[in-house]
Amino acid sequence: MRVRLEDVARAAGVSPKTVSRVLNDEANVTDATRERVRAAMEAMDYRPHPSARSLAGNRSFLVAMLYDNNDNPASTYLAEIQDGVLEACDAHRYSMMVRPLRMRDGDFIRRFDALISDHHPDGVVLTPPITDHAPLLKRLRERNVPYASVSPLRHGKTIGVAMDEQLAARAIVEHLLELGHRRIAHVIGIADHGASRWRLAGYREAMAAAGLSEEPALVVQGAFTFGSGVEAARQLFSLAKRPTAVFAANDDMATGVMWAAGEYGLKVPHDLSVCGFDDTPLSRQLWPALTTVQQPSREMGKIAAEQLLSVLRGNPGRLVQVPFSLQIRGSTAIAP
Amino acid sequence: MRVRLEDVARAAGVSPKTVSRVLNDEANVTDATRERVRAAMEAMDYRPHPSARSLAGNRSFLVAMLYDNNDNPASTYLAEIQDGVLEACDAHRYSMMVRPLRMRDGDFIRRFDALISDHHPDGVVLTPPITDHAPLLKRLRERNVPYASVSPLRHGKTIGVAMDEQLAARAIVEHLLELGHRRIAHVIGIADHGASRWRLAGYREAMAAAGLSEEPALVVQGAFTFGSGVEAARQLFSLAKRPTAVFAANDDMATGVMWAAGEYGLKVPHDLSVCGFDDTPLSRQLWPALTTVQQPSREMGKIAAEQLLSVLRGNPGRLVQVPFSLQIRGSTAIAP
DNA sequence: ATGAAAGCGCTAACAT
DNA sequence: ATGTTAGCGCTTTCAT
Repeated sequence: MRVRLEDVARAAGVSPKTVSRVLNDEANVTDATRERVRAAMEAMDYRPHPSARSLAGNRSFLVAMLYDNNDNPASTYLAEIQDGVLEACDAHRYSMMVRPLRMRDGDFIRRFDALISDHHPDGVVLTPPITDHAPLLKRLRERNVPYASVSPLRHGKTIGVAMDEQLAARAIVEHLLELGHRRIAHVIGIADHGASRWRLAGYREAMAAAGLSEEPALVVQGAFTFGSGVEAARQLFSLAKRPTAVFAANDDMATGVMWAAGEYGLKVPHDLSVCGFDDTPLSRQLWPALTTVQQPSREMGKIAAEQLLSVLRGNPGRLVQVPFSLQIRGSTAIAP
Repeated sequence: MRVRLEDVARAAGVSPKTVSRVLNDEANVTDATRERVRAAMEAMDYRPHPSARSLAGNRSFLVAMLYDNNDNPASTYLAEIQDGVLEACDAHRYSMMVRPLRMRDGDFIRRFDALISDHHPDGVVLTPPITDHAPLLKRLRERNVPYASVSPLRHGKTIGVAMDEQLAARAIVEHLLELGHRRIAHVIGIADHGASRWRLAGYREAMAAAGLSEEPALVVQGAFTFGSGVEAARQLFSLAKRPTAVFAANDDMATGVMWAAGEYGLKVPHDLSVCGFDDTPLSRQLWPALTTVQQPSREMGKIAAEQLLSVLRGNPGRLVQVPFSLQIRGSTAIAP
């Protein structure tokens, strides 16, 4: 049958409480005893019963990852974040549950409350755009649920992980400028997402620094999808004075731009340079491959979870900055 | 503080056991009592403590969804399955955990064992291609863990959900035949996946039924990715006698084929008809939109989970067949 | 540094 | 049809 803590205690010749101390890395156990208990656990392949631990200790060893399955960024991005969070949770013997929530639904907060009441997660990982939902953040604080965010908009006391997206956007636009482009267009993502704001700001910053005044017709609204990239590009290509380069706020839209370029007989990169953001698998599979910004999504998920787990252990947590890296590939070239 | 079962019992004027009976939909409670208890639960916003239930009842109310994050189909497909499974679990007040496992790793089975020992899920949902991993299926049976599969290869006594992919593939090829195409190529998915086999078989069946003998050069290997679709298409377009239509085993590869068509100056659908399989969001965003087979992934995830939950309740489970539907769109037209 | 006793919130087994 | 009792496997006091 199941090996219990009591069995380990008997085998190691100590009391159950001592085994419990070892299990939870608590103080007041001599190294010798600790070692003996560890050996017994190992030998018997002891697995603590999560429900028993949770019931007695009043903690669930459970982390919930919240995402928006309605208004969300590309599913591949979320899948990578999820994998990273899972990796960190596994390493610390926490389990993870995923919760799709629709921010736009009226019962958003109620459904969140139900999640907490029903499952008692010890903490929560927030992914964009949920990271910036003010009522939710308020509720989390009210209910005293620790949380960590991936790419939150407000970098106050929030813990989690972030990348300097504005700087990255600026860098990629500077790359286009160095190639001699002057008429550089930008396709914006969903309006109120932090990602959209930062990338637009970086674009503006680079253009201004180069002494170029913003041309409103070159900045068009998209929605992070391939289709919206196609639409946006059609608008741009219908202009009397076309852009020679397009910086789309993510790879899916950039792919749409490249697609539309084909429709208009524009050769990428000869007639038009295109770049994106995210470095999705797709970006490498395109021909020409897409110049983009690498965002280490999986790593970011892992870091966010680690910061949360640190807080759960009573240690401090912080907002970790991760570096970006430009992936210069075939879709960008000297301006025509 | 927390409302406990005992509190509800007191409020309703019954014993704890009776409340427990109501909570678990057990017999031997009069309708009147049941109603009174229900009302008390509602009034007090009672939430049973999952760990206490699990510890005392020796069941976890937990379902684990296994997927391969290495060799997997498109992440959007998995995300949809996941959403469906989650929906069903929620409805039955089960929680769900996700487990990425790498089938190709040596410790695959060991990691599965750890999952069971550490978390005690009441059941497991298998997604392709894990559905067909013989050693895993064996282990599941040995450990007596109920499971349901999404699109399993062997339809023995397996419960879960399936779609007649071979028939669907045949139907879509017949659609091409009706348009007058004779030189129809097929791009195969990852070799040992059930999906690849069925779709290839359907292609062959349709071609044979039309009296066309198979031309080996028209059947090329892909790997379910956009890039592999591009590669495969380049092979096909380099042929002395090009195909006039291509049926790719999924939408990502079909998109790659359309992309490659652009490189070769082939206009879709005028010069070349292209169709895929899955009806991913992408397929509708392309221009022309992709003719494809709609596979109700979210629904399939939900059904698989429901069958599993049915078994967990002690009821029979079965392999539910879901219908496919052809989505005829702009990428297919009369043969040139 | 270690242990004994009590109990977390629920359900199983056995009454009645 | 309903109630009583005794745990489930662990952690929390509080001793020593």
